[in-house]
Amino acid sequence: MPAKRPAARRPTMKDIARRAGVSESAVSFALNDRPGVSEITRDRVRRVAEQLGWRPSTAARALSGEGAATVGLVLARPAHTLGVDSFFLQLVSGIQEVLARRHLGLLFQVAQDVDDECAVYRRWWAEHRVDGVLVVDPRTDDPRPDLLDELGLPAVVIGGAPDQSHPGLSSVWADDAGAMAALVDGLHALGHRRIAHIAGLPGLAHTERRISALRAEAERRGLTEVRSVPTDYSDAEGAAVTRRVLEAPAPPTALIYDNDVMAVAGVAAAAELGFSVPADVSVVAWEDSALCRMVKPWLSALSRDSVEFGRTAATELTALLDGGPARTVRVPVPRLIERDSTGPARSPGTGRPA
Amino acid sequence: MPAKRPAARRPTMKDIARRAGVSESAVSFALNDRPGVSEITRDRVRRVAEQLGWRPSTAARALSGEGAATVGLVLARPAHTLGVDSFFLQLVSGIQEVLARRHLGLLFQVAQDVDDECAVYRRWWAEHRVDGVLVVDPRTDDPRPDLLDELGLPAVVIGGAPDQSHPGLSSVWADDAGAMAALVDGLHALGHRRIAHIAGLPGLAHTERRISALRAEAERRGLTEVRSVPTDYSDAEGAAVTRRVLEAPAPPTALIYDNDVMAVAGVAAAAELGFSVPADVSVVAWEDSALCRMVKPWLSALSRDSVEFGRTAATELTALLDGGPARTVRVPVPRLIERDSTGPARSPGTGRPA
DNA sequence: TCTTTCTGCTCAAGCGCTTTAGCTCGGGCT
DNA sequence: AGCCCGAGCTAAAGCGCTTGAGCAGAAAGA
Repeated sequence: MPAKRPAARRPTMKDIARRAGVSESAVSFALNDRPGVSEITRDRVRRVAEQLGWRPSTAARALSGEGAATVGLVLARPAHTLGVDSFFLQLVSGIQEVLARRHLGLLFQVAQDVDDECAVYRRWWAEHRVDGVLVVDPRTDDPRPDLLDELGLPAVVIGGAPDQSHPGLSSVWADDAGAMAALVDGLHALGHRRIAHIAGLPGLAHTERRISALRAEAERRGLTEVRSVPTDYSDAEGAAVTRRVLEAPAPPTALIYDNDVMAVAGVAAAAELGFSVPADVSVVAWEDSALCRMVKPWLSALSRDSVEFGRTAATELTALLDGGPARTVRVPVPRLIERDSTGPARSPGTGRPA
Repeated sequence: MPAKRPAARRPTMKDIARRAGVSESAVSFALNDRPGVSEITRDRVRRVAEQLGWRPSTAARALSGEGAATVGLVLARPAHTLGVDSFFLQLVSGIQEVLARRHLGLLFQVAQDVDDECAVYRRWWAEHRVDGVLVVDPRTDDPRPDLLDELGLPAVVIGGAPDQSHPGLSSVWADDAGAMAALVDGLHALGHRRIAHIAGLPGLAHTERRISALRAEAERRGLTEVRSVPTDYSDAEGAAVTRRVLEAPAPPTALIYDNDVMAVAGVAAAAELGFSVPADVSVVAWEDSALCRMVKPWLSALSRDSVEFGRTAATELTALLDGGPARTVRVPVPRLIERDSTGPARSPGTGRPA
């Protein structure tokens, strides 16, 4: 029998009260900066607490109505899509930065799909586990806002467009439509008239925003050969779609990819087909990362600060937890980093390489 | 004033007791499959609970000594190193898979460094937040096992070599030394005699294991021009080190990279220097991912199942939480996926490209 | 001097659950 | 008939914290 040394006992408020010679309530008042104790006592209590290494038990706190000091984040993307994307860990590290300052924990869960995700919210709520949640990958026709409303769980939606119908939710978003417009503007100025947009998962709010922004821009300019093709964000589909669009009769002269992974896979696919980048076809990735500088030519990319995005979202959530009003905040529009994969459109002809 | 609909109230055991016409204790017994109630009552109680959508409050549970139903995971790598690596999200998704089955939550935190990480453990322990933790990136001379021992916090170390001095900790690890030996074996058979190992962060246990395994293999075979160079895992350092070793007088004919990111950056750097892969120099990445198939030539890589790794680790932790003994389990050694970046060594000469 | 009003503190209840001790039956034993 | 016993339940305490009510004593007003 492994004679286990008994784990050290956690000090409680009772211990502090005894050592400081006051009642438990006095300790509570003192440590929570509430009126009701003299400065002298407060100091003494604080010192004793410090010395004992006391920390409030979140369980007890939560039980007496203070909330769980925890926020939740669930990720509902297919497992294989998870890994390659650098966005999430960045986002999470930004989130943590602000949560940590307030000693808030982050409860993390990966789910199968949105229904599963909803079940997780319900469970978290019923189990008293979280005080609020961060919702990522908002969708068109999303069941989550309604649910969170019903549960009364404070939440901030990350990446969703402002949503009038859920005044309880905060929203942090980037102006994809504006970015898309600027992007098309730039490509148009370079002479590009045929553009393909290799989009992300259909149904995701920002995917749809980008698609419709592109369509709007095309119509405004009278461009008829502009299209969006949704994918699952994977390198495989990125490459496949690239091949498909480039093999068409009048292939596009510019490709916009909704993430870095597909863009990289796309240039490789293009190269195999004999298209050289950017001479035959320009490429821009929506999402910058080290990846974009790992391939030749270096990829032009729309860059945003995902860490800051996370910070902003977490800040909004803490504001909500503090009883503040729900807000909608827009983070800076991603800016185009021009590298070597974009250039003037090939002059007329079929657009196919020789 | 936004007339907020009051959030639905969570049902408690008292509600169930009232509706089922029994005492709270009977409810507790019934729902926890404890003897003390008849099957009839048990069924009735269960039905009522179900119907009310009851879930035990983790706070209350934790407070009455049952544990927090949560395990912790802290990541202490520099923020910029976080993103590109596909390993962690895979690992986490494996972990979740088994935790979710048991309704265990995963509390996630990113820390600055190991000291910070230790502080997090202390806090979690004092706050009663977690029942156990998963420790990643074990180091040589690691303060964490001692701390966890002291706190009596069940833990499983992921990726550490078996550690006799901490019988309380479980350990899940891969045989890097064996893998390295097999790898060198293969390269040697292809005629490679000069090998450079672009290693990961120094101080990380598995980095050191790989380095010393390589050294041992080299000595065994009498190879003198074999070396390991530690890096920070980043594409930048990967490329820089690659340039440095290839510009040396008698450059290596084979490069082993400790992750996929550096390998990709490395081939790009090699190409710039006029080295062609695999004709002039063979490349293998320790860690397979989509990345390895995004560059030309496709990279040969050591592949392991990170999701399964996570599952195994989580399983060990739950076993520990159930009061089981600490164990050391070895996951399958990663296997080499041969793609296009490895080939026979260039025949004698300086080894430099023409 | 006696009342009022603070200030600084203590008491005790309560949050939702577990758990131990105890209570009440009905049935089997002698 | 008297007794014991176990099955099936209830009562109540306790986990660590917050909080509203209450209470002593000093300072201030009459």
